[in-house]
Amino acid sequence: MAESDELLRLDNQVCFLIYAAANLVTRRYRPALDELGLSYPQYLVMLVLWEEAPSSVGHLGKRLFLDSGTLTPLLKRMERAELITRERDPADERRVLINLTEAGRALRARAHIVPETLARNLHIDRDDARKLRDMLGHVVKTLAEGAPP
Amino acid sequence: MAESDELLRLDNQVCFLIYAAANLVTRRYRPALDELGLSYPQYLVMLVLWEEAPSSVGHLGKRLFLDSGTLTPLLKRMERAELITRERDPADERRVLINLTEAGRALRARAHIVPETLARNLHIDRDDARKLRDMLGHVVKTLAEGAPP
DNA sequence: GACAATTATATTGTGCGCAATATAATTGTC
DNA sequence: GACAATTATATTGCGCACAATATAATTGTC
Repeated sequence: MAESDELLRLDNQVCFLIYAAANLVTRRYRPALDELGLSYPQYLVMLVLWEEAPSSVGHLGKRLFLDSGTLTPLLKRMERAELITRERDPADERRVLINLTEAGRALRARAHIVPETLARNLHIDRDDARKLRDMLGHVVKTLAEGAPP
Repeated sequence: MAESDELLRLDNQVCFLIYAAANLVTRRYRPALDELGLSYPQYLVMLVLWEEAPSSVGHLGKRLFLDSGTLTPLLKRMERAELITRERDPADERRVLINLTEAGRALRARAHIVPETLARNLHIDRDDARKLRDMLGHVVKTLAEGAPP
């Protein structure tokens, strides 16, 4: 019983730390992202698009674990900022393809400052960062795959 | 240059995994929390209050890494739900003391189902959970302490 | 004991995050 | 080729999260 109790406490602690870390990370990213005119979720969308453009809304959602309820208004704001374009896929009119504008592509050249400034703040060595990434990757995979019972 | 490009890859970013894990954890908690009539941040407030009531708004903010802009409306909703009370501290009228109602205290008896349902989903052994907790604790501490440059 | 500086909370406005629902296009089945 | 089921995105409504700002109480200093 002590064993299962400890596991429960651990889970609670881990989940709270994930929640707190997410808020704190977003706060830390803000100054650097402000200079690019991006929010943190918008920055994540740009990271996907710099790798894979065009992407459908659904593809962005799969990569970022977000649904259309979050992405649609976010993408419309990015469209108003002229970073991306949104157009229906002619081959499948249900889909909306997100593409980069010239300004959106150009932003990449200035984006390297973002991970750099944060890395300076995190004070974590490469080994620990890799371990943390792997453990979080496992947690994310588990949570994302697990079907709602 | 390859190194800077590497940093802009989504898959390499610990911060993205923290962000994704936080969203996924909140989603996982929701069904169990719905039965208690709580959101995840409200549940965190209750966890603090079950340990330390009354607590000032500022104390809750320090424990949860949130400010009054987030907490004030959240606490007002919890007050409307009759889980807590809010009253000015007579000894220092700037402070607002948050206390549990009878219903708020009683909710604790049903709250154990929350970490239990999540633990079944996380699939992580005790050693890894401890390691993850310690690494995240270090990240949170660093991010919370670091002064804005 | 005036009064400037500090501290604690509240307010405003913007942008997520998501459940629930709606709409339209496509696919599968007969 | 009708049409039910599925898929992709959009909409609505609510609750955070936070920067910027405001207000009121307290503390420190002279």
